[in-house]
Amino acid sequence: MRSRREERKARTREAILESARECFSREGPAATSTQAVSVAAGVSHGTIFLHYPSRESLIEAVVRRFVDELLERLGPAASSLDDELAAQLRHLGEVETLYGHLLREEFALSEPARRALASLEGVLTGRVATLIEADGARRRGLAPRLVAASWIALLQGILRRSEPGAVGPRLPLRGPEIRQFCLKLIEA
Amino acid sequence: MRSRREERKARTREAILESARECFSREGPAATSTQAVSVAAGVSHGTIFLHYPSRESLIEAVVRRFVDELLERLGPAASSLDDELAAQLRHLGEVETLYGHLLREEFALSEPARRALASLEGVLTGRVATLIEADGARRRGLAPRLVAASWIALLQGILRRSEPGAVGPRLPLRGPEIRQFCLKLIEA
DNA sequence: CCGTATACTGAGCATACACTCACTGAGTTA
DNA sequence: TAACTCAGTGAGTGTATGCTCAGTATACGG
Repeated sequence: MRSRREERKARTREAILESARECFSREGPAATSTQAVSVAAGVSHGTIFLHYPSRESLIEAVVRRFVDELLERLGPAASSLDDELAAQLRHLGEVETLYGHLLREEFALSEPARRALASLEGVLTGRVATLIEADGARRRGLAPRLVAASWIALLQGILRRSEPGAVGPRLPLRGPEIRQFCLKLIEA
Repeated sequence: MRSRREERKARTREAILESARECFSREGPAATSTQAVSVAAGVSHGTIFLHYPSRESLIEAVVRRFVDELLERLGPAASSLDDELAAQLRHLGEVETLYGHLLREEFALSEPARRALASLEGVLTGRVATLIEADGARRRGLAPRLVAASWIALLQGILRRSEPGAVGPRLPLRGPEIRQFCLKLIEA
């Protein structure tokens, strides 16, 4: 059974994680101090380190949850390429600001956090490549993995440029265009 | 006429700039302290700030020179798409480590430095798009700018992953593959 | 109701760096 | 050659920030 203490502790831990996610969405991990997270979470600065041994580990926890939740929301691969691309666009569009920050600041992340992001990228690329193979793009002599890589590269490029303040092209706006482009690529 | 003092001053300034470029190639601007640059240049720490008002301005100077030199070495646009892609691969391959760091750490650069990199990207993309248009990719209904964007995105993706220590795919290795891929994209 | 365990506090410490400035000595000028 | 100029020096300063720890208040157990 869960004591009142344990419950409060769990709530605190969750508040820190959630506040960190919000801060990272707004400013990016690199520009977010542990101090700022503690204020946002309504706890003292020291409490952060009671739950997470270091700033780095907190960032890793946020990234891991981000990746896990995104993969869960995506569910199993779609059965057609069109549906899969649409699904990826929809779900990535929903986490545009945070994912954009993570992509831009990737080099400043710890190795585990980078690996988590890489695994996400791998899943997205793999799904697209598999569906392209099924659709038979080979007929045109295009390597499925390269077509898939183009898709991901274009997608990440848009996200990377989508800074909160900037007026650049956002995923919801540009999405349909690159989806059609990708579909045309594999047309015989 | 140039006095001995002016000459020495110019040489010092140049040594700092060149040493900074080397440090940035090895470790990236973000991981390079002004202290490290001064040691590499064989001058005292304070001398850096005698020639560059701030660390940021030194980084900007390196980036500006990097872009200017690269554009100069590239010369005018090639007459065929194939030649242009090959030229871009060759010249970017020569500056792979520095350009890789700059792409990865772009978000940590100042606005002027980012603009300089954006202008380089714009030139590369523009050239490819123009040549694709000339080759008539429109027949397949592919927007030239998107094909060009795919090219640049794939290229930058490889460079971004090419960390000095890592065993990842390098431009000289992967280059021919994506060049053929790009050419196949615009085949009718 | 009292002693103990522990989640939490927040002032303070350690470190890393960009940047400064009083001083030095080589180069220039009269 | 003497006075002056200025590139260069490097110890020192200010600041930001991750992290610590002695102390506090609250929940728990007997």
